[in-house]
Amino acid sequence: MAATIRDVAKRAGVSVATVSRLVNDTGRVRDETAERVRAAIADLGFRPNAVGRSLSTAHTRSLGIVIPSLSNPVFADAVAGINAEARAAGYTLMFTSTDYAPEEELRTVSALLEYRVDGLILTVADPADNPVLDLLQAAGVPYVLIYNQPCPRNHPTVTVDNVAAGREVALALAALGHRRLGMVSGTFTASDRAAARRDGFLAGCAEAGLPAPRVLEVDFVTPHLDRVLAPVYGDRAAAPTALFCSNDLLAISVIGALGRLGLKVPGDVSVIGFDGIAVGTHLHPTLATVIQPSHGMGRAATRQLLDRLAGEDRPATEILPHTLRLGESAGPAAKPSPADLQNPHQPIQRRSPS
Amino acid sequence: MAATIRDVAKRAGVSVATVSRLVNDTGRVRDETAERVRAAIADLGFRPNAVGRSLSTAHTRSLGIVIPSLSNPVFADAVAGINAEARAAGYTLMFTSTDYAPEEELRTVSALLEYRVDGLILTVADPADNPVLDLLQAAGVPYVLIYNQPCPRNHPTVTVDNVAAGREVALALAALGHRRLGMVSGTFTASDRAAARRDGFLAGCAEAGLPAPRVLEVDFVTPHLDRVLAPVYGDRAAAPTALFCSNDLLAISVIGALGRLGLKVPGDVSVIGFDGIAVGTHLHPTLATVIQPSHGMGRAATRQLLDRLAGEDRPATEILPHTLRLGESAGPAAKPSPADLQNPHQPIQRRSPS
DNA sequence: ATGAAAGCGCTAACAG
DNA sequence: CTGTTAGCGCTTTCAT
Repeated sequence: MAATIRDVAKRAGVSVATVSRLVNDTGRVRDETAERVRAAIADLGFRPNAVGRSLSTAHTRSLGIVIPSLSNPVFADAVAGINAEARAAGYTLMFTSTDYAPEEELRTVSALLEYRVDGLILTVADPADNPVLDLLQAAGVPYVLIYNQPCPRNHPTVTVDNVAAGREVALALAALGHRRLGMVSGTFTASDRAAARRDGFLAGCAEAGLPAPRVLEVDFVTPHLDRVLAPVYGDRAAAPTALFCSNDLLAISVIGALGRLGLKVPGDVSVIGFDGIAVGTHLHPTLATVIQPSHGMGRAATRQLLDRLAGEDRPATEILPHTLRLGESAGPAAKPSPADLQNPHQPIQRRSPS
Repeated sequence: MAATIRDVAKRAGVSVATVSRLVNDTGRVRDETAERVRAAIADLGFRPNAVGRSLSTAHTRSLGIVIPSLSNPVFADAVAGINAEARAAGYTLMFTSTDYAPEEELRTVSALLEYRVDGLILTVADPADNPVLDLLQAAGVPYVLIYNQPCPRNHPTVTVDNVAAGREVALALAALGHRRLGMVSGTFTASDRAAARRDGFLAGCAEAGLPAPRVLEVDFVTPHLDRVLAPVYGDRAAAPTALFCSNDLLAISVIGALGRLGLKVPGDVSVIGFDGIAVGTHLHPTLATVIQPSHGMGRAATRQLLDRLAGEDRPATEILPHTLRLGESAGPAAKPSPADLQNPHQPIQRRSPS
């Protein structure tokens, strides 16, 4: 079917070695000869077979990428970044998403390993004590985690400081006068970063002298927010006036559910997400969030992996800067009601550090 | 480094052929022998090398996928669908996005061809007279287009009826009492489907007896909507009361720009998009749009490709059903102003079919 | 500057 | 049921 290097060699009247040298620009070949070979290549429409080459060189110039889902723009953006950097370096991507099913992680990584990808970039449910990572170590295939939380095992990782960010959110909300905070998060076992954000959030609350916030854990794939939020907001006086959501997609859903409950954002409840996905800025109100540089994280991870493949010693884990964006969905704690206005003691409860 | 089939054979005291047979479940192997081989495989942590296999079998069990961008959820969803279907069939995905640069299409497809993917799924800028498709035909590699518009060259395609959908949008808007329609679209040369939607839209307008709508073409990657929309809405009396956008992301941006211009959606202007991306339902107002079954399109394309690889004759192009969703962003044409209310002739101008 | 030949890991006849 | 062996397409010494 397709022309092989042998066909080209024959047609050009040279040996396959010469063709190989020309194609890969390895070793000199006389101009005149080169021309003949080039002609033969063009005539035959020869396209070097990467699998033959890979078998021979023992590397594939391909990277494996494993993420939970493409439906979350945060991952899509990271993949876009990976794609950009990989393309520039002449690498191809073998892609898989696990749909948040941890057991798929193993299957999918195994497959990628059979294809002999040169390295992998992945976001796993939990890097601590994860069989997939053991497998990778055993196989001696370089990898870098992205979005995941640095852990004792010290896997190479590109991420943001989720704990610090969570803390900042708490502090910012406190500064806005909120005293009853809450968090709604995807399953912690499916997301170590959500857990880290919660930890920071709790710490920040304590630091601001606020009571421990209510933490609502929901199935991220099919969140029944109405069912979860309704009881909480049954008692408005005790319900959180500000909600921190473990990611933007969830925050958007929460805003919707709140609306169905007759609550205004940010009038009645402030909502702040995490990720900084693009649509957030187009929402009404615009979404308050913690922006992580997803595209840049994808690029950084790729660069690190590529450098390591090139034999360079690279710092294992990179914490990229995040930025808190107080969009319109997060506002000052609800103004005292008209009745309260006659109660001069109300304002006092705003912002009581410790 | 990694154990090879030969290592396993040696350790189990059998020939490589026996190991191969066991691993691929091709041909009988005595239970006792099988057990020895299995043990050897486990001991050595043997993982069959797919590149060796591919070289030998002349197929890779991998699919190439080429799309404009992952930042648009519509493509991300399709890829998710492809991933689901491919995984079920034991295929791996080689992924690339072109970032809407037609010249990247060729580069990227060439790379995929070197890797000898068994087939490709792609969305190109324009399938009519496209060198990439010629290349694919010449190489004899099966492919299916997704989202693209069926064209005379008759490439296998999975899509929706963009023309019909565009027409329905016009009709629906007319039924809502709008008489001055407009369309804002990404570059037509970068998107044959946008062009098709426009064609249908124009036809629908004519059919409803409306004047030809103003068509605003913008660079989709960095749309300067404010600059484009401001002059148009300088003269409110002549400006469109309803805008059809070539895709949801654009519609969302348009709604934002309109807001900055002091226009309310749908009070002053109705906006309707195309794609049916998930966030649309969470917006305020919810986004009116034409829903295409992106995930399903990804699956359908994959299934078709896989079937064809299996030797089945499959109908080349599949038109999947779309559905018009009149979200809150599209409402009745602006109520007559108080002054107009005294003018009984106003209502008459609603819906005059030809 | 160029060629001959030995693999890379695996499959698939073909023999037995 | 199992083993031998000839490739698959390419790179890479090692000669020349």
